[in-house]
Amino acid sequence: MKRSGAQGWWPVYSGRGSCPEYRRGFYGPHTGEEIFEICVGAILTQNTAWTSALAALACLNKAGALGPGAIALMRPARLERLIRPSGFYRRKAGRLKIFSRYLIKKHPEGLQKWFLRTSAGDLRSELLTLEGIGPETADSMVLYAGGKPKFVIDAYTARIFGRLGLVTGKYEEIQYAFESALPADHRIYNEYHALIVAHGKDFCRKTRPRCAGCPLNRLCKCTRGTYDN
DNA sequence: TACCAGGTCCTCG
DNA sequence: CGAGGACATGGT
Repeated sequence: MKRSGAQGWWPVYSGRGSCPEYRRGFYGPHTGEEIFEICVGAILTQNTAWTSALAALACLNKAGALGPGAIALMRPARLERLIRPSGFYRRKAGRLKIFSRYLIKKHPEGLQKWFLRTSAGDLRSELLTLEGIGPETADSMVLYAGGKPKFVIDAYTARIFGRLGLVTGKYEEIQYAFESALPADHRIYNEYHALIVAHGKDFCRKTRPRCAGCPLNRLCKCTRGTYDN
């Protein structure tokens, strides 16, 4: 996958950034505003194409609603309308409100201080207590927003490594396999996961994967032309 | 036209 | 627990 190069994942509107730039090669530390935006993006992109989540993020930004106070106070109908392009908008609006209210109530010192002084494992556990934040969303927040070493497992990861015949199991089992095999460095986890996503989109697609052009073809259990058409 | 997208929660057997 | 369904818009 060397051809893919550095990915430096997670674009940001707020804070020091002003455009949805990918800012390749920047791994934090992030400002409080950036952390909040990344957390919101993590919720908006649940089972949704990133471009759709980005459209919703742009609407929030344009409305000046990219902060916990604004989201916590906003009328549900208005919040739903703003994030509509991301899909599942009623659910996600509720989740954004829960997250924002929790921040204000439980961490008035601010996201940045909270994330900075909390370990990856403790942060994950606390985030998981919130309704609407599951393992992948929590880990995305920990890794991308907090810059802490938690390996994110998503549909691409499970599919690619399952087909390769290298890793199977439930979320935490797959995660453990990666975290045991790699240095506990958030920059490495960031790049590795970004490469997995790129590979999943380009080759290891859910249906009709492009096995013929896949660089991992020879290593893969399910190649043999099985998925080629 | 169908199918899918970097999930999560709820219900049922 | 594990499978199955609901949630919803936008892109190919």
